[in-house]
Amino acid sequence: MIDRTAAAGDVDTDELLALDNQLCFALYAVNRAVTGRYRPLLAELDLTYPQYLVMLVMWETDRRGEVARVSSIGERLRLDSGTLTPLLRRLEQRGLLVRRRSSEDERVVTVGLTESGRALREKASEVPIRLLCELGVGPEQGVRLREELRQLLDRLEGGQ
Amino acid sequence: MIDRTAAAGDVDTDELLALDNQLCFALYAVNRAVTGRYRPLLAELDLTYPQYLVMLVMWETDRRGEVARVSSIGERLRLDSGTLTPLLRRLEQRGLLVRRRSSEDERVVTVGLTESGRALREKASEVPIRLLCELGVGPEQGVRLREELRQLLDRLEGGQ
DNA sequence: GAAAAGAAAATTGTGCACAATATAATTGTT
DNA sequence: AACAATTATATTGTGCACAATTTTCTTTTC
Repeated sequence: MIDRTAAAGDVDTDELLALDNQLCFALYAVNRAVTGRYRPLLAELDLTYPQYLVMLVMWETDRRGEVARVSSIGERLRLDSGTLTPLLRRLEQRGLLVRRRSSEDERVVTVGLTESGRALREKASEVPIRLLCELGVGPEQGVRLREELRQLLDRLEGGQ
Repeated sequence: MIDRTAAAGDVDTDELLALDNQLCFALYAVNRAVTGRYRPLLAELDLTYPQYLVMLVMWETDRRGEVARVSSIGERLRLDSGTLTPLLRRLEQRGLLVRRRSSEDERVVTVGLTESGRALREKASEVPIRLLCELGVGPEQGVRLREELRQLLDRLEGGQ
């Protein structure tokens, strides 16, 4: 075993740049591992993970009797039109939703569920439970982790 | 205010599919927010976030006197050749590293740092500190969050 | 030692992400 | 009313991610 602490003058740099010490790599790797777990479940619905998130927003909006627009979906998911426009187009082609340019303000495009889109909610309702089982995260730990992440997100988005 | 708890028979489904309750959305959103914070810092090095991670692996490997190959980088970062091949090609074009097909086993491609690639480590050494400041995460909280994520990652990857 | 099995990269194709720009419509100002 | 500023979406281009396939080489088995 080599004593590397005495070897060079930049132990700090070694430590700081070590992959295993990076909070952000952990975040990056876990995120991909989790969406990887979603993939087979969502494949049964013929959805990708970002498409699933858009459908979650659409189901919520629909049940509140509100009207979604591209921008409101984007605000919710923190995605811009460059991501959403082609994604929504694919969901429309699949018959899950309809896009229509508003007549009051021709700049806005409203997005509404079709019956087929509403119906998909039934099948989707199993996904969260099945996934939590897969993750092997207990309810307490899950809520705690989620709250820590949400705090971090607030801090990141609240200017600062 | 409408009392929705009494309205329908599927309060559970509403709750389960609520975006705000999704641990995984928090993970997804935080991950993108964090890499967004990295972006301006890494732009000074002319690196993207995945490229930065590859360079972290390369710096570690180089200092250990080991030889990296595409597969070893992929194992470390959990990325496959479809992602790494073009990424490594770009880093090679930028003169940070060199790819060479091994003569012993012609299937493997070894990856080595150039002097320019080694030199970049100096500039990169500031990135982690600057980022932690940006995140506003205290050392204790940072370590705790990282450990929770790492535990989750282990569970996700350890079969189960 | 030939055929089969397996391993390592590369290639191809699809779908995000996001920056930068374009287009078009609305609002505000003078 | 004309013009500037702003807003909402779309488009384009680059770079990941990952599944599926292909190519090339090595190892195993018979």
